[in-house]
Amino acid sequence: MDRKNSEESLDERARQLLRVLVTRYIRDGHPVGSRTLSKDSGLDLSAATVRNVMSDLEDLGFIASPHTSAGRVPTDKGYRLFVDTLIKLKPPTSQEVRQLEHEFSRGVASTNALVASACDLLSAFTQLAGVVTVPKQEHAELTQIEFLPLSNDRVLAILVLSSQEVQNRILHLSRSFTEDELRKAANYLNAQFAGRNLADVRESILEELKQTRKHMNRAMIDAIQMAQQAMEIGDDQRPEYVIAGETNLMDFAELSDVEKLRRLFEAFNRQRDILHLLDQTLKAHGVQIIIGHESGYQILDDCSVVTASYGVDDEIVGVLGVIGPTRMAYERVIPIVDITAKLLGAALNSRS
Amino acid sequence: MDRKNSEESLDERARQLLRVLVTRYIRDGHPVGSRTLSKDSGLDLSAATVRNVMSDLEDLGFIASPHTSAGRVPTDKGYRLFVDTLIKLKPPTSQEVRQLEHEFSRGVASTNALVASACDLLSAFTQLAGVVTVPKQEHAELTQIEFLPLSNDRVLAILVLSSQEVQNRILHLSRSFTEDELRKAANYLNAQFAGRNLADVRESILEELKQTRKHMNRAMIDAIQMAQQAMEIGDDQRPEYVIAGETNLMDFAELSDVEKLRRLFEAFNRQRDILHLLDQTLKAHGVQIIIGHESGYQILDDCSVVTASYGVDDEIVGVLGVIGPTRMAYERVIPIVDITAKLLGAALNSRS
DNA sequence: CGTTAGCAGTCGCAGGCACAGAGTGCCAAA
DNA sequence: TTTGGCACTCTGTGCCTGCGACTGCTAACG
Repeated sequence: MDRKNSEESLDERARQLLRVLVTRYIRDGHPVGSRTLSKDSGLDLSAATVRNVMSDLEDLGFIASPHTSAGRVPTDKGYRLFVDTLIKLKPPTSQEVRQLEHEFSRGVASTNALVASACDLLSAFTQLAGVVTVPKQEHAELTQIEFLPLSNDRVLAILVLSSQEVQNRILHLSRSFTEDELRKAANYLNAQFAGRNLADVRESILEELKQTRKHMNRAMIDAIQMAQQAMEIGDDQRPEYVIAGETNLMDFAELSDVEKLRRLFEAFNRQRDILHLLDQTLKAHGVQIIIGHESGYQILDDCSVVTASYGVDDEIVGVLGVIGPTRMAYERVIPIVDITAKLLGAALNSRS
Repeated sequence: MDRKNSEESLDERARQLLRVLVTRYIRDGHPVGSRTLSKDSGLDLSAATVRNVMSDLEDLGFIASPHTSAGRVPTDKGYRLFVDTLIKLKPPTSQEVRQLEHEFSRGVASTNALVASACDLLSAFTQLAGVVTVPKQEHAELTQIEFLPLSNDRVLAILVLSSQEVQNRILHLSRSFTEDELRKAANYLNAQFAGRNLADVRESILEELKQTRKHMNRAMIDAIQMAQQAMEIGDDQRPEYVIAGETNLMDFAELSDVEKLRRLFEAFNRQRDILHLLDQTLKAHGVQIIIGHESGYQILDDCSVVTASYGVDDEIVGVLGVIGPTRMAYERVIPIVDITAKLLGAALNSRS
């Protein structure tokens, strides 16, 4: 009695049975019963014995029965144990790997294009919804900054980043500047900041703004003030992640309830919750898995999220992954997410 | 016999009954029978008489019965007659109008922001899916063009448009240019083209490219060639329309079939079909209605699309509207689409 | 003591049936 | 031409039943 029931550690036999149960349930979606398990486990046990073990597993909260006369299904806790210690990953076939690599290998593309295609690939290969956060530019280097006079007090600021990215923003200034003044300001800023990353630049600018009055001339002050305005560039309005293949989720029985589906899709559009969730996995290296209620969001109760962070030069800049029903083919999905993250990182890297 | 059955023209009584039938069916979604109609028509006819008229209407294809012992529902043809000649529009309350105007009145916003907010409003006010095509820039004026040297043969081209819009693109040139050369090219192009609309500019450039060799110097040719590359700016990758409130469609019984829903959402993502449909309504002034199969797209068989074009300065630049089930509240939706189009046009106008 | 066979009991699900409700079509009378 | 009446059709619902798939328990077995 004190040997295994009260211990969290299961003996090998129980683990094997749980493994088979989860695998089978993932494969065909029906609750699985003791007879099936007895035949399929490879353990040569009678159904009755299996029943005893299943009863233990149920007591420990790894499996549950939807109703008296159905088989058992894994609980979130069961899935957790499964993905942590029982799963046997199925690496993608070399055929698939080639295909993935091919998609990433066609020439230098814009960041957005790369992100979008990673997202499409995730959804296509897993038949789930793919999500990719668009890279934070904080770590991109500022290659060049320029100002263009528009009219009166309006000036167009242009930031060229190392990541093939160009951002522009219209500044409203306190007075009008000549073309020459603007060019000087740009030159000054380029000399100061070109080649440093955005977070750095932002910080330096704030710094300089403080001690500004002392040792700087009028032109420098103007330049710094322009730069300060330009740096606030609207990361706000552009989407923070892209999502693809949401429609794949409509096929799953556990989500066929239209009301549930609706709330899920609304969450996708709202962005906020999903983003918050993705951000939580940002720090960690390797593949992260969030199962059912672990997310803390009720909408995702029947869903799992598999993510991996990606980056350039050891610097994590974003996270990608898939969202699908808790009953998903983890052993296939995990390697795909993993490799996609690596390929996206490499693709981004190869251009800077 | 030859008086009305064979004629397409219905007498006033039949028209009234059809009007009431459609209205009621739209309101509560049940097939409506002769008894109900007899009581609700305001015509003081017996159910039996109504039955005769309904039989005629069915023969003419305006209504149909789902099965023997259900009431009748409007066919697409019935809806068509309804919206064309029977409908009594319900203009939005002044409260609603104020609210709409308010949303559009807060300061100068970017084109994209205006389009997005129009889309949100459409979906919020109608409880359907709102769509807005992003304005074609063909008719926007080119305010300014500039070139920025990046590295070697790469040059950043910047187009400032009258519509508060800035586009940029990286050009790959055959040789490297000095800053001074680039400035001269920009000056030349600005002198030539600033203030003219994009379509115009594009045409002129092609023109000049043809007769180039004769009377132009080297610098001019370079400038024109750069401009030509810059003008191909990627309208391709940005979305051609925005859509909001798709999730509203999930509530409708006629679309509750998940498979149908899925195909509809996929069409939204694919953009192509929907865009093609919207483009067809672009030329026409006023509100356009496409009912069920009229669209020609099977996915939209149970849907209607209500659109109106919007523009600046009498020039149509886009179209907006809603997509919803054929059984939608046309009398409310039509005025809302109409007024939203006008407000969006006005908002775009007020900034140029 | 763990394992096994057997058995009773529970529950969901599909099929069959009858019934009520709604609506039509037709006919004969006003 | 309109109307009331009547027979008929069809669907949706509730109810019952039998079947199948499990489980849990108990007693026997090695």
